[in-house]
Amino acid sequence: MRPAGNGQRGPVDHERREQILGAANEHFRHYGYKKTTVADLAKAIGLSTAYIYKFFDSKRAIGEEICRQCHDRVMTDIEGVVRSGKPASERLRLIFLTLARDGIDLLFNDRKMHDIVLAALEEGWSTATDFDAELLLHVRSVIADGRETGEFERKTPLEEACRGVVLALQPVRHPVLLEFNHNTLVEDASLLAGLVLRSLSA
Amino acid sequence: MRPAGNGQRGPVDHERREQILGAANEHFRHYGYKKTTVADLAKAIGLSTAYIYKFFDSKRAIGEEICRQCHDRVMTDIEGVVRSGKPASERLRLIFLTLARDGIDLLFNDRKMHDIVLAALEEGWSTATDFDAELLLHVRSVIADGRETGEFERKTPLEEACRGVVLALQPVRHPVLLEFNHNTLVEDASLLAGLVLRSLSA
DNA sequence: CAAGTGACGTGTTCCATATAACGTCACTCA
DNA sequence: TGAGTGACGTTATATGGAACACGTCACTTG
Repeated sequence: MRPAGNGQRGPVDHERREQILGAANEHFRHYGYKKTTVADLAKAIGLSTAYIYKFFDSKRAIGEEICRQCHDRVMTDIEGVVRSGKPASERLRLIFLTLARDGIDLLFNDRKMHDIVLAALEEGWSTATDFDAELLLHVRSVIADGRETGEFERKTPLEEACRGVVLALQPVRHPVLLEFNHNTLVEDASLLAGLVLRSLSA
Repeated sequence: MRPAGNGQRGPVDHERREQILGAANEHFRHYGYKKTTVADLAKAIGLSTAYIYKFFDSKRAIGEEICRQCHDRVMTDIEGVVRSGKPASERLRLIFLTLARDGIDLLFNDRKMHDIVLAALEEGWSTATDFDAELLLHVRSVIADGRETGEFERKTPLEEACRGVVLALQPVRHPVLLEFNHNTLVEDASLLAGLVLRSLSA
């Protein structure tokens, strides 16, 4: 079966994995997820198609990994905001703006990458729900902070407030809506942030 | 050219138009917009394809009319809420819930009709933006009422508040998001309404 | 002249089939 | 023995030609 039991499929040889992911990153970025074949990736690193499957269960598994990297990049930005030490309201506003900007960035500067995010949504990859969960965590921590410092009101149940905020983020986040709204997206993000902050303020 | 100058294409004979629209309504509902042909409509009323074009410029024009009727039905519900004489906050909450429910209704009870709404969005029919504009009007009137009665705060510029609320409505309104979220839609609408009301409250 | 149509050019959509991609397995060979 | 592959069955996608839909126009008929 699988050459080794190190959690991932594949041998201890962690390097090959990275090689494959590197090739995937380039190819997905240039040609999009659907249009690059596993054979393309194999050729890029000078090995056979079959060998790829020693390291990944499927093309989709490669896609998920790359998708996760995409999400991680955005999430890193969000974490930077969360940890910035600014007032909670400011951090929350920045979360809105950051998501909007990163969304636009992904959509325009990396248009081909964008289609992997869509695939993830359409085919229900776990990366999408993972991202949601992580985002909710960050939002909750900022709101909780704000409540502790007295910046935010404390009457509304915390969970309810958090879920509301995450919902309100949707128009700024969802790739499909981005396509329709990108021209006013940052403005929209700012408006929504204003509304959300008013709803939270003590 | 056109047989008469009564604003619409077509003769004074207003009846034929209604006949065509009636057939369109049925066919679009049963088979969807894309799958019904102009010939189908013609056959349904026992006339020739060519004759349809005496009354409508195009198939799309028929679609837009039907789409407008769909939107009108929803808008009537909204108007009912707006005129209900209830407190502004209650009316605003009901707007959220009504849109959610009507959206679900259109999506599930009238699945085939739903595809005309999508076509409208994708192809940029005016009906979609008309609906948005009208919705904004209603939201503004409710918010203005609430400000007059002292229910809502008055610091935030009215336009900003309105646009924020309409944006926050998006997750409940947009057909594409409905597909993803329908299972929790009414709940989501309620959460968002709560958030919005907190943001507006005096 | 007003109501209504057949036939046609042009652009789409289907559909069958050829081609290619996915993923597996038994295998090689240093 | 473990890095690496060729060949293959199955599923998905590309392709191109036939059928069909849209919309126009000259035309018939009462």
